[in-house]
Amino acid sequence: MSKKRDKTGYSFFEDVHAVVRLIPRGRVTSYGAIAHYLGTKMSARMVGWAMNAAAKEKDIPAHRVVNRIGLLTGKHHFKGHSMQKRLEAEGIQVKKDSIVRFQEHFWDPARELS
DNA sequence: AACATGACAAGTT
DNA sequence: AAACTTGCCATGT
Repeated sequence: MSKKRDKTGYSFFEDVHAVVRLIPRGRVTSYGAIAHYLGTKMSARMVGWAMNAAAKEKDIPAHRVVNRIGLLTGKHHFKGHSMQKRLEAEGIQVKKDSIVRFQEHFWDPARELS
């Protein structure tokens, strides 16, 4: 993918990818949290769009990113739709496509990193 | 080249 | 409280 930079420096993709890679195993975060960490609610949508690209990169645990209510909205974009299995393998319980005790597993980059 | 859409979220009505 | 509107930027058509 061509790395496009905006005038402020790097593209969202690079930033988003960087943050997602930092998500600890067994933890999850939301699009909004990432968007907020990158600045503000710039665009939670774009974060999801960036994940679409991230899903192709095996180095990026895109399965650890869900929407704000812990719903696995993006599982359709996963190869084999194995998002839930990966989460469960990390100790995250998933019930009806939503993460159980999401708030306890929640990892906020703005808080955990700084 | 222009228009529409998308793994969302927060504020407003 | 529920539904509607706005923000944001890259991609696809």
